[in-house]
Amino acid sequence: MATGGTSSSSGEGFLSRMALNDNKAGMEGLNRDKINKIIMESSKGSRFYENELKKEQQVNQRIERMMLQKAHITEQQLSKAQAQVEKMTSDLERGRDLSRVIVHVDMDAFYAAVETRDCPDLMDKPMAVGSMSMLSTSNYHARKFGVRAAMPGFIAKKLCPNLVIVPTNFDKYRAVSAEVREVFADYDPHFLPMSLDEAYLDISDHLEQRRGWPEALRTHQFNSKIEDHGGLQETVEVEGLSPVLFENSPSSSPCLQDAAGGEVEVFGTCAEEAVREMRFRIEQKTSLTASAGIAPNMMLAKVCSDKNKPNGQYRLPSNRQAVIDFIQDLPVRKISGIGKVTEKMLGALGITSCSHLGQEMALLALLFSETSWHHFLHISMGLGSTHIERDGERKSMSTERTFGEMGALEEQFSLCKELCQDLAQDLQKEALKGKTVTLKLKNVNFEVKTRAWTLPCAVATTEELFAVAKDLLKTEIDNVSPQPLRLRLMGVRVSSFASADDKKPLQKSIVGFLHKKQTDSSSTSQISSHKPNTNTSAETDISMSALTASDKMTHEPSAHASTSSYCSTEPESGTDSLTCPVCFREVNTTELTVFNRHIDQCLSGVTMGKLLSRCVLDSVGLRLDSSAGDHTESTTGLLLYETSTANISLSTVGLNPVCLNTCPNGDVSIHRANTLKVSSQSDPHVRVCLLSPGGPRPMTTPKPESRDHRGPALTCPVCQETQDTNDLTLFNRHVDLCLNQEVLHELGGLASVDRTTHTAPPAAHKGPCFRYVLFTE
DNA sequence: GGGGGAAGGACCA
DNA sequence: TTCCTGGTCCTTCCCCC
Repeated sequence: MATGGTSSSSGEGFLSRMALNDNKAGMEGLNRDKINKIIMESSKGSRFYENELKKEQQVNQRIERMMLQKAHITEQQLSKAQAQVEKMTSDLERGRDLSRVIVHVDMDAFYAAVETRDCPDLMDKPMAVGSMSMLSTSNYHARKFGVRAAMPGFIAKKLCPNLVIVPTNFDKYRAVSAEVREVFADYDPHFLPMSLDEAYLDISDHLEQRRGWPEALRTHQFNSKIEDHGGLQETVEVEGLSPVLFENSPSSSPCLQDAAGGEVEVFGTCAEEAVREMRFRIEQKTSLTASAGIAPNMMLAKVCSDKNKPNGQYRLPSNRQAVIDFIQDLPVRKISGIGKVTEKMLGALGITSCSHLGQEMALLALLFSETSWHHFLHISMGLGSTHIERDGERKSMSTERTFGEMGALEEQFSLCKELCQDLAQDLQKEALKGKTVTLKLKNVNFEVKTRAWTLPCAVATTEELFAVAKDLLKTEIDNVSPQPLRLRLMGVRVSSFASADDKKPLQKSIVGFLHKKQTDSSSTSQISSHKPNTNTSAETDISMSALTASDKMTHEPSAHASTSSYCSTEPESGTDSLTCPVCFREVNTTELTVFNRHIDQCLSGVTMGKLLSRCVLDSVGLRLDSSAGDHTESTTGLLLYETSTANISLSTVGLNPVCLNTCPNGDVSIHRANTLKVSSQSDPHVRVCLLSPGGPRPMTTPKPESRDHRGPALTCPVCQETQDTNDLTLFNRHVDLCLNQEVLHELGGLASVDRTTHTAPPAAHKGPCFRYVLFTE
């Protein structure tokens, strides 16, 4: 019985989920009781153990609920389910495909084998790769003691005091993996790598070609490799490159000698021979052995590769009866996808083998979800995927870190930012942007929490990620306040990747411009006074992009404000002014309250913060027009950006357009629903205004301070003409008139404008052309 | 009631 | 003294249309 199985002895303090999982090659016939005793004694009382106990209880409750449900199933329900199962079984049977030859190749104890190859002293010693906290893999000597992957090193040491623990060296494993993959590619150029040491191949096409190959193409040399010496290829003998790690070398057939006297091996044309050749070549190339399974589908190939591990292979013939026979007595736990919880749940129903699974399918159809019982049905029939899909799109990307207890806010925010930085780099490498940012936290009691936020548009930069992650972290900190958040792990994940269009190289973000005026930098800057900021606190490094409305509102430099309030930095003594990060003006005060009030005005309610914190402008490809002074309009709720070309997704921005104007020498067009294209061939001064939700509407309330830059009185933001009126109603009518009829029509009535009261048509356009696209809630 | 987001968990290497 | 990391998929709950 593997991994505790159906054990219900947790009442005696035995935690089955923590027991040895000996479902691994090289771990048969171990003294499980003795090993489990040591594992339990090492773990008992620890926070980890307590958490595992809790999880075990949850699984037990799930089983109880399931059994209760089972008790209420009627004969009628069962026979109905049976009919459904039978119908589906016959459908699946009709579609059974036995034509493909699928191979699953798995390197034997990969990391451990690489380390042993490079340090032969380890050969006869029990060894594992990893650390005292966690082991990645162990060699077969260590497995005899119950030491296996996913076991903490300190427990492994108790099981096997002589265990040698070697630290991981992923660069090395990646290099070896690349060599192995070169061999795979010769048999299936579209092979599917599952990890550094494992892959699926469809060798059907290779076998077809192979049948016509002359013997020379199926002949491979022993212990030699080709080296390129100045363009001349020469075969050299390599010392010590024999099957060093495991017995049962694939070279079981007699060796021959080639014309040059080197030992060679000739391989046949069938599937077994092709796979034996592949393993032979891997071994000659890397001195490492691999095991393989050959079967008509991926699910079976995976099981088969484990059958003769290490350094062996197994072929399941491609006929229905062979598959059914093979599946019959196979323990469910051997199937990839059935772990300790599913095994335990099935065990509670008396199901331990795949044949049981088939027999109880009607019951399973009533107790499990459709996805689950369909999966079970496929397994019980020996069905699996026959098509190796390589280019499956990535769904998410994340990074996380485990550390010693961390309770200090500063440290937590700083780590959060570091993670965002790392993730942003990774995203950039694959040119990915995602809409959902998830923060993962594990506290010192091993309780895991994930908190996600989905943005209206895809993000990728450190600032954008941190803006969200920081908020999520802050919320969690507030939730446990006044207790500190005692963490042992933090992670950041991005998912809901944008479509191919959005995956193009990132456009310059407007966020990057919302930094200190003096710095031209694209990196994060400190919000500071004019004089060099000597503040050493980590939180002053929080960029403007991380600012949210709630942060902005935090006027007091309190503990929380220090991590999020944008204005928390104390001005340096001797400084008599501070630079507003919104309008970039000097504010003649050192009073934070006054300074904050100024910023509030600039931010115009929640708008700016909301816009920025959600990073909605990134995909717009706009930059803040800070040079012309028009930014002061932000005090009225207008944000001005200068651009020559911009595609603006209205749904992304989350705002509705209320007004568009068409200038004589530019074009504002709609090319998809909710998407505007703003471009200008002749006029470099195209401007896009984003009017914040909730903010004052500039068309109706142009405030005096915002008029300074556009002349006296009320200036129409559409035609740029100064209107000879102070009456807002009249002014509004004028603006209405300027709205492009056709565009409004296309907008489908998003704006309700009364055009029946138009006064005169707008005057002919004069002066520099500033075109505006206005959005509002 | 269905779709979609959020949260949590199972499972894998 | 000490129990990882990075990924996918599934389930459940809840909200909204």
